Amino acid sequence: MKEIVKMKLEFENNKVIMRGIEDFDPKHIFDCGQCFRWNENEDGSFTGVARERVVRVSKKDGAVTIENADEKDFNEIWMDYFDLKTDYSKIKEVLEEQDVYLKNSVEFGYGIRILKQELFEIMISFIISANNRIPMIKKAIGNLSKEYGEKIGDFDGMEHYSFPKAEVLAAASEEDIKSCKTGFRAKYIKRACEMVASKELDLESIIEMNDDDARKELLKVPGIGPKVADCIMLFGLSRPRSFPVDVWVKRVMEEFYVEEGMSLKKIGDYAFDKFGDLAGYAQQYLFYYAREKGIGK
DNA sequence: ACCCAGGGTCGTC
DNA sequence: GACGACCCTGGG
Repeated sequence: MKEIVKMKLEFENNKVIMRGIEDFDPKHIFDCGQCFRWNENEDGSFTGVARERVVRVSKKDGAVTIENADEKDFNEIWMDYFDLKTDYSKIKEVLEEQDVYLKNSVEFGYGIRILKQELFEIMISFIISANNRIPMIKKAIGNLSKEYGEKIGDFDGMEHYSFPKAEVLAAASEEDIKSCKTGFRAKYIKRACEMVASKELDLESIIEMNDDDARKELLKVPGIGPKVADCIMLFGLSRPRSFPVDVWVKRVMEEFYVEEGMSLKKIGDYAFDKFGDLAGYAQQYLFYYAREKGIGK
């Protein structure tokens, strides 16, 4: 599935323009539940922070524009972050052949790409996601970043902050972390940060592990259960075989594929059998479809 | 005003 | 395995 996508690139005025890129739609990418630091502007563009940078991404007449990015940043950061070396047309082609449900989901979220996000940030973000709502999750992550991250700069009329380092967050008190609106998860966050800072949990080595070992290691962290671990695998470790089963995926799977009441683990196993190496991509298309359409509510 | 659910996990039984 | 609790907040 690895293949440089065909597109025309233009660099001008601290701006990158990608022409002829079909499998890229900002709304699909940023609303499919994989990230929490991108916000939609009134004109439909998205502003977000990633890898110590703040940029605005928009699409018009088939051309995607990344503002506040030069050629160097594009090559060193955004090419990888937006997973531009993966051919999503091929992935979608295979998935669409599965059945009519996946065909509809892929057609609906045709511009989805799975971002390559920073492992530690994803880990903390999805600990916060447990029994929480997406707007609240975004708020909490924004609070933590403003309080404990570093100022990146002013853009779009506001200040932007990077996601905090583990050592900095580990040094904060549970109460202070809680006051960032993280609720009962504050103690998990603090403990997770301590584990990362002390290398009791060695993220560098987890990156090198196979899927089973990496997942097992993540599950040692308080606040990380099966679902959160799978999200970290998919979004923070680029393991496309992971299939996180959350409330939305459960609903859409029950609607299309399995009997009601099946355990989350069995739903995950079913999906892996059915979608195999593309399970993670299938999860994203199904999640986006289910949530936008309100399936099963 | 009250109730409920939200990208689940944990502790207990 | 099955249940209930859990910070907090927006929406019914």
